[in-house]
Amino acid sequence: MMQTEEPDEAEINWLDSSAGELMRELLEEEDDDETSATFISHESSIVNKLISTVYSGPTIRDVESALSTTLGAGDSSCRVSVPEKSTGKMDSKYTLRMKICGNGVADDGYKWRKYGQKSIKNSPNPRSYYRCTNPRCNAKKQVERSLEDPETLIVTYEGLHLHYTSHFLLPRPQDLFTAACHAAKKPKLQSTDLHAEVPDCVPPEPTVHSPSMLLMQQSQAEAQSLVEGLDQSKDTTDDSLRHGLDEDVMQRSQGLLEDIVPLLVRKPCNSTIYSYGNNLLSHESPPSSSTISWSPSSPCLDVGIFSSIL
DNA sequence: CGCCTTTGACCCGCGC
DNA sequence: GCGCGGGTCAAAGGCG
Repeated sequence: MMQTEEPDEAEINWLDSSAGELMRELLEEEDDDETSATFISHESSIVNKLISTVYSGPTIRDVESALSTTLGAGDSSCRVSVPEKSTGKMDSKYTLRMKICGNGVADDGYKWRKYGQKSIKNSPNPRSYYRCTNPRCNAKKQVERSLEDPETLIVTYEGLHLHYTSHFLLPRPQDLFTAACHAAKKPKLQSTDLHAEVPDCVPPEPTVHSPSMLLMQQSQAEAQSLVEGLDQSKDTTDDSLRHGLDEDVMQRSQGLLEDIVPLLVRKPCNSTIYSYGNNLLSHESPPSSSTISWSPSSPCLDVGIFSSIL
């Protein structure tokens, strides 16, 4: 295997830098804004950025972390490749191509309901249409097999999730143990999602420690620090606005739990190897674990999402 | 009983 | 205007 080095630290540093840049940007904008006429739009901008920060939609990091958690162990052929396209439209539509594998299929951490299937012209493979089960969420996705490579799934995401992913809601370690025991007693195969396309998938063994938890904790910390930062940096901030934001954050973290299926319960796995470009980052991994490859030089997903939100 | 998938019908946009 | 193709709806049936 390839050289491994401090994956958690690298990831946290990356998150720190991105959150820090956002905070600096917010503070700089506050310094620049002086007229009350622009204050409202500025306020909206801040809120939008906060929302985008706590936004739980499938950014490439979400997908990557979710897939890293859910891909089956023992098969290294599963991977997310560079997004096929990313439009700048408001619908934030983007496409992932991923290799399916014999005993493990990727899940993105959201709970989807299939609402349609169509056979596509000039394609032997039907396209499945999924919608997020959250009634307040307009996120959709389409799943179809690649024409060139039947083992490649083309997943097209559309719209934004207005709630946390399971990555943000992963239970505490002690709860994970309980969940893992529960999952072992009552394994539930998610018939939605990619299982429909690949019915021969076998969920791997559960785990009690996942890098996704770091993402969750870090993201929650980001959101909290940003809300606090807003409190401290702008005395003129509308209390109701701030309250609404806090309430929204709280709602996301509490009220929408029913929309999320705990990732580790659904498709837990042993371990994951992250591949950022050429650097493989190992998490307690045997050499046979699954891999996810993503090149940070192709920020299509995040850029597309941010451009559509801001 | 509730939630899910399936599937045919319907709607709508686009090209001719 | 018409036909085609993609996307969505909604009824029916299955499953836990």
